[in-house]
Amino acid sequence: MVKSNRVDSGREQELHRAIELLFFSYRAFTRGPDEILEKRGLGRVHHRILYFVGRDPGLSVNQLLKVLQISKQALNLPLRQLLSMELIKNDKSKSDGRVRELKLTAAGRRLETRLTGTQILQLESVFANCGKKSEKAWKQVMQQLADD
Amino acid sequence: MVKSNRVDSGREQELHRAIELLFFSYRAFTRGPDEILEKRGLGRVHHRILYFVGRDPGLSVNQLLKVLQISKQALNLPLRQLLSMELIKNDKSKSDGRVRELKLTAAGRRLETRLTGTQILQLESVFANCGKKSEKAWKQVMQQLADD
DNA sequence: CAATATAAGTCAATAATATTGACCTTTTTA
DNA sequence: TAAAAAGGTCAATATTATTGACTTATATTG
Repeated sequence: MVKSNRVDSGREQELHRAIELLFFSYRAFTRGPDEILEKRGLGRVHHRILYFVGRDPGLSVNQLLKVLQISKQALNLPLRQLLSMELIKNDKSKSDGRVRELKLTAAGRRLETRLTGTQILQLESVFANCGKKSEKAWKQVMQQLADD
Repeated sequence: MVKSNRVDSGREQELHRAIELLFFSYRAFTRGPDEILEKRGLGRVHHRILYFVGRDPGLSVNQLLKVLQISKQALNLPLRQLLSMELIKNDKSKSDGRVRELKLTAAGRRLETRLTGTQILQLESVFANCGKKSEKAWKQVMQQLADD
């Protein structure tokens, strides 16, 4: 048996390193928001709702479900909490009365900005260090990964 | 108020895109293993245990806890399950009788290879498409993110 | 118009998971 | 020998997710 046949070849090692980078960087990336959320008794789902509603104001509950890929029942509680905390509002759509248009309230926008802000800072810092070219390459890789 | 003062400047947009890339790519990256695990009634924690034990055979329970950053009680059940399914063994260390050395069994190695294999394939494909330089840049960015 | 479909919201039962805190045994080290 | 460390477990509680059923309001279609 030769080197190239070993259990963990050089290339395997590099790919394992990539797997671990994804694991550890994702954890580091969610830590900031998680800590802020915890103080308010909220979780990661709440952040995701706030984030996507903030990015796409007026989106419907169904659209949100598709983005988050969770069940209606799994969305129900956290969404109701955000509504009752008045971080989100859900007004009837004028063009289709069945649809609710989800939007951030002023307080919701403030919280969302604070949560996502920690991630923006992380990315700004890393990209500033690595340069535009690396940023672009990183995005290409991530886009392909996301496309599956 | 000028362009550069708008709510979502060009740079903000680029950073938001990066945030979403992380979210969607991480989800795509865990989907493969998750599907295989589900059929056996296992979850992501089981994969993480199998992965890190596979990468570092003989590591102790405490070391595993540090890597995973979960509580002893949160590890207890999934680890016991893996032991009773004989996917992992925990033999007494010869140098320190208090310590258990965690290792994969043959069956454990087979499952771990299958789980992680889907991720290896994803990464191989993406890196092959993007080229060595992009791979290196991606790793630099991820390493800095992970370092926090 | 009547039948059907869609969007949203809710409830109940169940299951899975995590968390806190206490407690125990074995083994090592001071 | 006393204290500390590693591992393991239990119970109580809380949170979260999942399945499935059901309701209301509105829109669409035959």
